[in-house]
Formats: sequence, C-alpha cells, structure tokens
Amino acid sequence: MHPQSPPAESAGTGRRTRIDDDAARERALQAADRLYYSRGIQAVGMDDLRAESGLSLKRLYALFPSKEAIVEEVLHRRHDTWVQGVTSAVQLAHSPRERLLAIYDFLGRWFSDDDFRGCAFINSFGELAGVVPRVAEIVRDHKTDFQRYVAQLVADAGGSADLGPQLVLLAEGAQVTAAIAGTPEAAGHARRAAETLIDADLNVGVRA
Amino acid sequence: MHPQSPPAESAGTGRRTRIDDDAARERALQAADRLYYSRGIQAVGMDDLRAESGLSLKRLYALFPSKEAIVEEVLHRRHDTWVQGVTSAVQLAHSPRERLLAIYDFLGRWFSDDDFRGCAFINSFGELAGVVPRVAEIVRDHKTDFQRYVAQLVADAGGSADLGPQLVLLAEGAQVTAAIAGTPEAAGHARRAAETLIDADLNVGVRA
DNA sequence: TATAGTAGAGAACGTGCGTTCTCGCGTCAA
DNA sequence: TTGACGCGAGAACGCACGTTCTCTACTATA
Repeated sequence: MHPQSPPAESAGTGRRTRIDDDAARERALQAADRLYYSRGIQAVGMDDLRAESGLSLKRLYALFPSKEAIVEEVLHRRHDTWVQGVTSAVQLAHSPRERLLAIYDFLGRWFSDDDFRGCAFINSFGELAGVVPRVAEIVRDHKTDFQRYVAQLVADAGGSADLGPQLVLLAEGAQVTAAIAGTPEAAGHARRAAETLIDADLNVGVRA
Repeated sequence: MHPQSPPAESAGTGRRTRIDDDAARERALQAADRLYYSRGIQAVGMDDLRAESGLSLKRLYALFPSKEAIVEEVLHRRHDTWVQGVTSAVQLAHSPRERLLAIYDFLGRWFSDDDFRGCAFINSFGELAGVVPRVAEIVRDHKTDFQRYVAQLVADAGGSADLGPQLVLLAEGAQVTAAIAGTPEAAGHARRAAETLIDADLNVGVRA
C-alpha cells in the first residue's frame, strides 16, 4: 500500500511521522477545499473538517497553526490547480488565436462539473475580503497573475494592449454568471464574444 | 427637528408608532446595508447593527422577525437601487447604442466610489448561496432581471440575440475585477469591448 | 403627584465556533 | 510482561453570535 517504507533508522527518539504527515496534510487540504468550496469558509467549522478528513482535531492542529492558515493554503493550492488546468488546456491549441479561445473551452468544461460553484477566489473575496486582509491579498494576486498570463498570450498573438483586459473581463463574467445561473452556457457566450474582440483587434492593423 | 408631528389622534390605546416605525425601519435597513456591504453578512452581528442604527435590539426584533429577514430586505432594496441607477443613467442617452454603453459609464462612476466593494449580490452569493438557499434565489432573480433588461436594450438597438448575454458578461466581469483590483479601470475596458461587440453585431447585416 | 404603560439598555440564554486539554487505549522496546 | 510513549476521541474553555427577557426610567393622563 505505502510506496515508501517507514523510516526505521530514526530509532532513538520515537519519531516516525515524516511521510504520514505529508499524507495527512494532503487529506486535510483536500477535505478543506471540498468543504470550503461547496459551503463557504465561515460556514465550515473545524469539526466539519475533522469529520470530512478523518483526522483528529489534535492532528489538524499539529499540522496547521490555525484555521486561517488552512484557508490560505487551500487558496494557494487552488491557484496552482487553476494555473495547471488553464495552461495545459491552452498548450493543446495550435495557433495564438486558438490558444486564447482555449481558455473559454476550459471554462466550459469546468462549468459543467456537477460541483461547480463559481470561482473560489471571487467567492472568498466576497465573503472575507472585508474582514481578513490576507484573503483579499491572495485573491488579488491570483487575479493579477491571470491577467498577466492572458496579456502574454495576447502579445504572442500580436494583439493590442487593450485586448487582454477585455478578454479577462469575459472570463470573469462567465465564471460569475455560470455560478449564479447554475448553467454552463456563459462559457459559449464568452467564447463567441472573445472571437469577435480578437478578430476586431487583429484586423485593426490590416484595415487601416 | 421632526418633520412630522406625533399622531395625537390615537389617544385610547397608547399606540403612537406608525410613522416612527417607518423611520426606524429605514434607519435599520440603511445601517444593515452599510455594514453588510463593507464587511460581509456573517461578520456583522445584530449588536453591530444595533450600534450602527442607534436602535435597541428590542426595537430591531419588533421591526423584523430575524436577521435573515433583514438580509433579504437589504438585498431587495439593493436591487431597487440598482435598477433605478441603471435605468436613469440609460435614459439620459440619446441613441440605442449610447444607451447600451451608458451601462458601463454608470459602472465606472460606481467603481470610483470610495466605499465600492463589488456587487453585493455576487458577494452574498459567494458567502451564503451554499448554505442559505433563499439568498441564492434572490441573487439569481437579480441577475436574471439585469439580463432581461439588457436583452431589451439590445433588441431596441436591432442587435442579435447573442449580443445581450455578451454585454452582460462584460458588466459582471468588470464589477468583479474592479472590486478585487480596487481600481475603476475595468469599466473603461468593458466599455471599449462593448463598443467593439455592438458594432460588430450591428454591422453583420450590413456587411452580408 | 400618582400610576400605568412603553421603550431602551443590556443581561441572560442557548448554541456553535476555534482552540486546547484530558483521558484511555494501543504499540513497541526491553 | 511491563512500562512509557503517542495518538485519537471528544470534553472543556472562552468567546461571540442570534434571540429573548428583565429591569429601570420616562411619558402621559387623572
């Protein structure tokens, strides 16, 4: 079962938890992500997390100093997952224009997940930004990173500086709208709008 | 001080609160809106609301059956304020195209408010939709209403059925982005994107 | 002035939270 | 087998919340 043998060499001091701690952290963070994403952060107590993760409260507090630390790490992991999902979807496309549009196809697949409940960063911002500045900061960093990424794709496609922020607005609006409506169609609307904006932008130089 | 004289005609039963109740409700709801909007709903207790409104807890619970009822009424009033703000901004424009673009100018002015903290409905959805279905419903109704309104403006401008949802995505994305970034520039990006989408859509018939 | 009724201040109540502590069991070295 | 340790279960603690209740002071009439 365990891919790694227990560290028998640390004999003297009964320490034997290095690998188990990693697995426990993973379980805790996955459970926290599930719960926070589906119910919100404040509505999920540490006891809910204990039940969902199967870890004792003692273990949870040995692994993390506080609930807020768990929240921050969950958001950081969500960011990594998002970056990986977007970039891998984008990399499958074969032209700069297709790479930009791949973002909306990726969103469409995500919106169709049964447990899709919007962008965790937007949700966290609405819930906690007014009262936990660190969360506001993490959300801001996440969105700034996405804006930079899209700007780079736009530059690769030869688009103007205005196009990036416009395409980002479509992506953000689609996430919000799909979450609230409970349907994935916003991704299609965003994609078609993006096509129009991209083609208009790339043809400006041609037409003039 | 008081613009209205006390209702001395209700002599028999010491009842004398009809008008005062209205004023008290107004104070309570304005205070609740301020607090919920700036800090989030769960982070604001009834005692905070008591301090901000200047009304006693007893009075608050005489006026409203529960905190959730206050939350719902605050959202309903926000909806009315939003509708009034958007429609009055739109009505000042002189052409169908300008009327659509007036939405983004209205957003830009709103984003520049010192206390702008995003769309209260999006924020409430992120915070409570997973745990208070009534809030999710009110938010959904609010967004559906806006989509219908924009669709009508698009129809008046002779636009196609796809244009409305696309313009809505820009507005939603701008609200989210302006809130998280803390800057109003998203309104300008949304406006320019909207111009492109509108012109492309209205010229399809011409070009074909 | 005396009295009934009202409303505000805030204590009280029950609950649930984040966090820490206690207890008892199981595990392993000698 | 013994004994010490480590861990999980969950009780305990302090606090804050939503809601209700109590007490006091004041207003208005006779």
